[in-house]
Order: sequence, then structure tokens, then C-alpha cells
Amino acid sequence: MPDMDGFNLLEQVGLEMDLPVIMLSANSDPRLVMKGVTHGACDYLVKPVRLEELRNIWQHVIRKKKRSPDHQKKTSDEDKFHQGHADLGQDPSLTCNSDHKGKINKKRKDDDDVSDENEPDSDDPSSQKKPRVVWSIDLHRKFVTAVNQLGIEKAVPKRILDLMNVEGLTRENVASHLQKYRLYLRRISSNAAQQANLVAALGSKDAYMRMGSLDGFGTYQTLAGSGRLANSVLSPYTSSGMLGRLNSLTGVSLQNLTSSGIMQPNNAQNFNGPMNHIGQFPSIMSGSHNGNLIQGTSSSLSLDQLNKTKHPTCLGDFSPSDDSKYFAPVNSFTGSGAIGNIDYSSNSASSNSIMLQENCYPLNGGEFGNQSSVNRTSLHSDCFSVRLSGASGFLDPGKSNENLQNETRLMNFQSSSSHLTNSLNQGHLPLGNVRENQSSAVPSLLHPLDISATSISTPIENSRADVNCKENFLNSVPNFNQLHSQRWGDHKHTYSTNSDNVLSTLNSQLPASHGNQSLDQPSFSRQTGMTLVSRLNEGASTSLHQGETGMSSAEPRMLSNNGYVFGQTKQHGAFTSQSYDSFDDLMTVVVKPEHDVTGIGGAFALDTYSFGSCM
DNA sequence: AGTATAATAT
DNA sequence: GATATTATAC
Repeated sequence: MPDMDGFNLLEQVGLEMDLPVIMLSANSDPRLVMKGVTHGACDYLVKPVRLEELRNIWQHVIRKKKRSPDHQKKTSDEDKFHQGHADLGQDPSLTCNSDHKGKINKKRKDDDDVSDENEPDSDDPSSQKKPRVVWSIDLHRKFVTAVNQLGIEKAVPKRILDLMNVEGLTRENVASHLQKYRLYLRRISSNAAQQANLVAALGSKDAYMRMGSLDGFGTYQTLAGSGRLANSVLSPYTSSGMLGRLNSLTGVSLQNLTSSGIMQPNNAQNFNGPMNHIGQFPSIMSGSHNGNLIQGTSSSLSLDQLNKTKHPTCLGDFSPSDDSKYFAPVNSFTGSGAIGNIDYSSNSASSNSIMLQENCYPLNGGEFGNQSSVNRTSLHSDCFSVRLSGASGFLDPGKSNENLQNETRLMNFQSSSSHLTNSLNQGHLPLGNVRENQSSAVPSLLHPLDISATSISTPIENSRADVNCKENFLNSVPNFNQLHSQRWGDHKHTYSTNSDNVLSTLNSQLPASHGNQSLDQPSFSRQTGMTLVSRLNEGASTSLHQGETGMSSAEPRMLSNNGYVFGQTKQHGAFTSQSYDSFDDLMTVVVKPEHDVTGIGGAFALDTYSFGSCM
């Protein structure tokens, strides 16, 4: 460079390139050194440069890094490297060079001989980065456990961090994860809500029909599609909804499987088989849907495994999708594998009572006693999902009477929900227990199987509810099986309010009652969602059972019940004992989609947390 | 503490 | 390249 000396070059580089420069010169004149440094050189090495000097130029990288985050700090060790070179200049030089004017990035190597060696890896950002925290299942489990222990309200990053007691984990890490976790919870709740809405919507034939068709899926996808978590979580619900409509065959097979007793992880595969059969709607079932269904099942299984029953196979069978990951954690944190088992076992009526007792006590007494709302939620979700998977799949799209069945199911569902609600309320349960009661009640409405599931869930949810749960279930189960209609009638008065709330859109009372119950909104909404879902499931399962047993006989009862329920809805909580005997009546009542929808919406609306998105 | 958003990872 | 996950900034 005949027309330019090192200082000019340095200046040029400083102006045009964002590069740290180390000057090399044979001239050791301090003035020149100063000049170089003041013009932006990081360092000034006097030739001949010793290898050791070059080997230590990496320190500039350190300096630069330190400088940016904190302030310029010169550690003694750094200084010692400098051998008579101008240190002072370094900082300024770096700063100068880093002026991002029009950052022209050029390969640094060529700039200086020296530069080659030091610069290469000096990506600024590199060294300081702390490794990303990977929220493994275990870590997440800890997290969930901590959240549960604290209770959702008190679960703030700092406290969670303390409880988790994981080295290296920062509050920020936890905060970030908590953010995601909350998002996830919301999704779940919203899903449930949507499901509920869908169900309500189904009240009308049209809606129902649509559901059966692609539209339903579309909705599902829309809901679930967004996130992994959502998918996993949603899938169960969705599938249940979908499946329920779809086909009895699948449902039956599932039930049979379940009825055998406790589902084993391996059985999950069984589900696959049935699912595949659903093939009547290949397009629909294909892809994510099947996957979802399976996932849901797997998720519940995983929970079981984690908590009680350990089915390694199960986990293995299901590819651990992200969703399942979260899902599992949630369940796990709930802590009891029992839930999952229960649901499965629930299919056999006879075993129900037994199951209940067993489950109830252990669950209550154990970790779950103190479950936080979050836990409850998760449990519900789990239960729900499980149920769905079990129940799912019975639709026969092709069946001519599909619509009718569907309606019936819906009605059953509603009735069950109301019934449950009523029972709960009536009962003997304290206000605080209402929620739990509701959930338990819902199951009772359903088949014995359903009942068992309900009972199970209830205990888990609330320790306090244990006694009630037992009583309710034990007592209620027989009644249900034998006297659906009567039961309904009896409970009507007592729980009209609740049923209204759940079933009907309108109820003003609902909010008030909820408030009294002191349930946290999120929990509540979630539960509601669960309840709704459960009902749906129940309805579906009922239908299936009926189908198996003999549609005709079963349906009439169902209808009457439904009619009753609907009637209530119509009346907005005024529970008349009258029931709709004729199918037409039922239909009339039933076909008020907006109504139902609205009602559900209202109910969910209470749950600020979850439903915000939904609404 | 909570959110929004950037940075990264998948 | 689209998403999901985590880190950061506010």
C-alpha cells in the first residue's frame, strides 16, 4: 500500500468496517503506539511479534465481551498479557471500531496478519451465552409440582424457583416457562370450552351434522392446530367429540377394551386399531387426528405410568410428542396414576364402586389432598382426555339414524350434566365442594362406567370431596343404572340452578353461585369444560352402550331425561319436574343451538382465564 | 411479576 | 421456512 500507511489503514478500517484491529509495527515509539491506539487499534504489537503474543490476543475478545454487558473491566490477568503495548487504547479502539456506521463485514483475516488467529472465533455473542435451559420432562415435572404446591395464585417465578431447587435455573428461566405453561393451561381450558360450545351447538341437528362432517374437524384443527400443546391436549377432546359422533363400532371396541379392567399401556395400541377402523372417514381420521387421539390416550397412560401404574411400554409406544410431554407432566403433577386407571376401568360397572373406593381414599389421602386448582385442572383434563379416547370412535357416519343418535347423545350429555350438577348441589356437599361434586355428578349421570370415572376424578380433585364422592357415587351408581329418569326428577329442584348454569347460556345465577363457591375462575372454567366434556363422553358412551345393548330401550329413557334437561334450559333454571316424553318435545327443546351455546358461553365466560380467548 | 418480542432451536 | 422454545427487554 504505497499510498497509505498503517495509520491510514487503521482509520479506514475504523470508519468502514466494524473490526477490531491490532497494529503491528517495528517501531516501538510510544508516540506511535499511542497514535495507533487512539486511532482505534485494539492493540499494538512491536515486530518481530512473538508467537506468545499472538497467542494471547484472544484476550481482546474477552475484553470486548466484558465491556459490552457490564462496563469495561480490566482484570489484572488481562493486563499482564500486555507487554508494553498500549492498553489504554484498547477500549476506545474497540468502541470506535464497533461504531456501526454502515457495518461492512469483511473477512477479518486478510486485514491483518495477526488478526487471522485471534479473530476467527471471536463471535462476540458466542462465549458469554449461557446455555439454553431445556425443559425436560423431569424438569417440567418439578415445575408443575412446584406450581401445584404453591397453588396457581401463588405460583410466581421466584417461589417456583425456590421449590424446584434446581441448580443453575434462574428466575427468568422459570418465568419464561411459566409463561408458556400458563398459555398452555389457557389453551386447554379454552378447548374445553369450545368443546362445550360445540356440544351445545350440536344441540341442533344441523350443528351436529356439521360436526360429524368436515366442518367439525375444521374447527378442531383450527383450535388445536396452533400449538403442539394445544394439539396434544386438544386432540383428546377433539377426538372424543369427533369420535363420539363417528362411530359406535369404535366406541364399542374401546369400551370392551376398557371394560376388561385397567387399561394397560400396551392397550393403547389397541386403540389404534379401532381408530383405524374408523376409516369410514379416512380423510378425516387420517393424519393428525388419529395421532391426536392416540396421543391423548397415550398421555393419560403416561400419567398413569408416572404416578402409579408404570407402563414403560406405554410411553414407548407413543412417540413423545411435545404435547404429550406437557400433557404427561400435567398429569404427573397431579400425581396419581389412579385417575387414568380409573377411567379405563370405569367401563365395567360392577367394578366401579370398588374402584371408587380404592381410588378415592388413596388419592385423597395422598399427595392429592392438597391439589391446587391447577392440579385439579390437569387431572380433569387427563381424565377427560382419557375418557374421550376410550369413548371416542363410535360414530358411524353412514348410519341413517345418526342424527337422532347424536341428538340423543347430546341430550344425554346435557341431562347428565344437569343431573350431576343437581346431585352435587343438593347433596350434601358444602359450597366449596360444589365443583367437585359437579364433576362427580356428571359421571354418575352417565353409565356406570362413567360414574366410576367421575368418582375417580372427584377424589383426585378434592380431598374434601372424598366422603361425598363416595357417597354420591356409591349411592348414585345403582340409581343411575336403574332409574335415570327418576333420579333426574328428584334432583331437579335442588339443583336447578346449577344445571341451568351449565346447560343454559343464560344464567345469571351461575356466576353468582360460582363466586360463592369460591372457586378460582380458571379452575372453575376448566372444570366446567371437563364436565361438559365428560358429559359428552358420557353421552357418547351411553349411546354406545345402548347400541350394544339395544338401542330402542335405552334411548327412550335417555330422551326423557334429555327432554327434561332441555326443558330446564329453556326455562332458564326453573326446574319443572315435567319431562319431555315425546321425542318431538325433546327435539323441540333440543333444537336451540343458540341457546345452548350461549349458555355455555356464559358459564365459561366466568372463567376469565381460560375463556378469554374462546369468547 | 408479567408480557411482548427477539433469538434460537427444531 | 415454519414453528416451538427460551431468553431478554421492558
